[in-house]
Amino acid sequence: MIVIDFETTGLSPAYGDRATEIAAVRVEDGRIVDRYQSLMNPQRSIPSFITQLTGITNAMVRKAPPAAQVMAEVADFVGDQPLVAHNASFDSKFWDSELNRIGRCRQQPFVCSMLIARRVLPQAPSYKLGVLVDFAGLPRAARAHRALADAEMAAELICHLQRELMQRFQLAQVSHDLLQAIQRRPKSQLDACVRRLIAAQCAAA
DNA sequence: TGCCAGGCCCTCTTTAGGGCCTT
Repeated sequence: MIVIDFETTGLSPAYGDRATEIAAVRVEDGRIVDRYQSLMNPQRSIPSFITQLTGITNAMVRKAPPAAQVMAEVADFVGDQPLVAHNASFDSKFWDSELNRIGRCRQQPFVCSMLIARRVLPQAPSYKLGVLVDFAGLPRAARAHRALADAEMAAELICHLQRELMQRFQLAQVSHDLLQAIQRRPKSQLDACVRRLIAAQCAAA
């Protein structure tokens, strides 16, 4: 699976916001095995408070490759692998919007590491990416709010959540399909839901 | 330049409201 993270000019592509940076990390067997990262030219200005948050300036993206070129490259890097993002409702909007601009569309589903964390780590003090990484004792990336650092932290988090589920339910692996199936189930039904899904998979095998 | 969203989830709820999370 591939974990992605966007930096953008704002919160909503429907209101004209564009991506300024994307990172994608490939995860296999619980570890990061490959990375893609690039700034991109959004063809609009970045608000100052976004620059304060991310460190990405108008001068940086002015020199960056066009969004169309970057999105074509990252879409090829991702291929048909299933996707993960932290608060995926945000990244999926920009992924779909930027892909549509180059005449491509997403085929695969997203899993949201925030929704999974809410179910697997109900005792966490908050579900911000950095807080969850600290709470789980995972390595903290050097520069938060840059795409590659955040994608790597989200990748470490989803691997941790998979390990937690493997341990809790004595599983050899936790697939993207299983994560997708449980991410919107009520917390109170998590145990019963996972056991039912595992039984169904065993019966089908 | 600064504004813009929207789905999830809890509760003093369900004929609703508001905080969280992403940039």
